Amino acid sequence: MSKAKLLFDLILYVNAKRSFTAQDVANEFGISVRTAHRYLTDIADMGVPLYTEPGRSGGYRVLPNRTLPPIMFNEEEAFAIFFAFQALKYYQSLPFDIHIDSVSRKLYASLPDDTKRKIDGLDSVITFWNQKRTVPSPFLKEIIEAAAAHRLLKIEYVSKLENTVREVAPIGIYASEGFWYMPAFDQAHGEIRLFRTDRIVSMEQTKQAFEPQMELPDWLNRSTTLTPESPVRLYVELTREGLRQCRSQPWLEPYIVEVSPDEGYIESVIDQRELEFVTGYFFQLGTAVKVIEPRELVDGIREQAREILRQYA
Amino acid sequence: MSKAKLLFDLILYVNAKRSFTAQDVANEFGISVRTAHRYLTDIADMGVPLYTEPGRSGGYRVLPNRTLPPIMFNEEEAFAIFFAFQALKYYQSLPFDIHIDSVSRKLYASLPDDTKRKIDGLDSVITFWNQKRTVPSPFLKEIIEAAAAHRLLKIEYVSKLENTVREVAPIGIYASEGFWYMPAFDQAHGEIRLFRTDRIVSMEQTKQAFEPQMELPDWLNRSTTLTPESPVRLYVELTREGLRQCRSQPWLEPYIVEVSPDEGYIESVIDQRELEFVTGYFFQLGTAVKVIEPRELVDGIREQAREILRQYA
DNA sequence: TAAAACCATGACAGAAACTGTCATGGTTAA
DNA sequence: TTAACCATGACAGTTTCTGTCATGGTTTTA
Repeated sequence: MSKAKLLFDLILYVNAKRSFTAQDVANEFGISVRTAHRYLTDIADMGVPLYTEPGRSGGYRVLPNRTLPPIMFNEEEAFAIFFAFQALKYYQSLPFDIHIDSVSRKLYASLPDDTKRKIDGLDSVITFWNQKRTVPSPFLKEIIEAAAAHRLLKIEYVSKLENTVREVAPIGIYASEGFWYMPAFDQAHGEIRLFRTDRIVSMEQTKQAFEPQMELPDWLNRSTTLTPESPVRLYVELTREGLRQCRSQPWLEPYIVEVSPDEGYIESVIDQRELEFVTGYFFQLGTAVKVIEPRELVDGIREQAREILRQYA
Repeated sequence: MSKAKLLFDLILYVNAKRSFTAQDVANEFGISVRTAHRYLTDIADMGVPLYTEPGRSGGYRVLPNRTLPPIMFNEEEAFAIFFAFQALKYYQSLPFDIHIDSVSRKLYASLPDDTKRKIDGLDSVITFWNQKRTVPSPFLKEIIEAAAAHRLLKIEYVSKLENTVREVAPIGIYASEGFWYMPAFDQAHGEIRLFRTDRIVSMEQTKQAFEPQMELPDWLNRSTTLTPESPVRLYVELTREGLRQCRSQPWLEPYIVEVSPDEGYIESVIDQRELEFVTGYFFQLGTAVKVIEPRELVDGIREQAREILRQYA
């Protein structure tokens, strides 16, 4: 085995063990203890954060920021990483912000000059637009850790009327429209509630563990798969503009039938409970669509139109 | 200089030159030609995509997917990368999707087992919520390239009334609410327009170059600070629901005045050109708001309401 | 057609780097 | 005090690396 390959493996070994002696390494790799020492100082020079504790029950230790063996990327892959970081640029708070910087620096330093220039040009050409929020969310990392380790959190939260202290079992966090949200099981209320993380005033990790009832993806999907109670047939005629508009609604898109580029219709089944929302949606599209069924929807739209005329009479 | 360091530098050299002979390398690094050959096969084995052309005026060449020298990341940095990729998960189309996969694979392969498990748990704990769009946008990469190279594009686009063919000078692309948008200078209309890339039916790169008038960040900032040509006073009364709704609109938010939790108003100045959009917005809010000024806006809303009643008469 | 300018590869001796063995000198915990 | 660690240096034997030389390709150009 070449020396390079061996050092490479040694990095992996070191990260896996976290704590070990030179003797361990010597045995594992079939080398002498002296050489084990030599190799270990080699990888320490390469950047693996090792330190040693002398004395009996001493040995080598790895600092918590463990190092991965060197990886070779190509230019396109570097682009992909910078590009992904772009997507995070507009968030005021991120759980990994410091490390995004350090990855960028390391990558950037290794690029040839012309590629650097290309990367520099990236944000003049592509952006992920997000509401630029000014409210910071300082607890993101703690929440992630607590959710992953299933630990209860004690938080002080700005509610509608007052600040409350609650014990919650966090399910996870998600970003939407520039805000961070934490769905969590509220112990006192006995149900899952949604918290905006920027409204958390203080946070404390407790030692208590909890039994996870749900994972984040489950929670996010939950509301979209409403079980139909009283189904209603939906039939809507679409003009060209109606087609264009409805196609950008994920919940309608699958049910659109295009008759010609200028004509189409929607045929689907919705639930009674969704009627209010659907009415609002088709109302707002005005004459770009014409609802045929259900009757209630047509009535709802007419009623809304009448209300407006009444208001501005 | 150690061999490792030298190979490292050689990778950089090779990427910078793209085409060179063993003799060049020997001179550059002060080694013999024979050793240059040996080193070059070494880095080729390491994954640098070299090939050679024999014969006079032959030499070593680098394939277009250029390789960066090996980089060492630590666990936190790997997390940051995976995390950034998470943010892109809900996009149906991305310009660099293939390379995101390959970066993930390379990184993942180098992780110790326990870290792998942590990464696997990441999406059960954190998500970037985005409308999950089903409409694909196949031309993203072409647009970026054209924008960066300042090349005119010929596109067929689904407009309100018909499909049109236009020659446009793309400024860039940006993502918002799960859609991709391309602001571009429309040659025929002589102004910058905004296109949704999923509405582009076909695209052709022309050989023609253009003089860039504006970069993407400029454009994104400019649209919010439209120079008022013919300013119009806007005054809208808000109910409790109106307050709630308007507050989540970043363009309205600064102008909302809350009189009581159940009452408020908007007082602002908008531009004549924005009237159509604003009319649509307040129309859709129905009786939650009451527009007082401008007159045109009120008339527009009433007209839309009448049209609806006429349609469903 | 020959010469020039490349790459590819093997052989080999001398140089350089690496390795294991010993030895010595620390520190810490039991 | 002893055991179990790390740290480092010296040294000889081993391995690897390097440069030189030689041979055999291919392609361009004069």
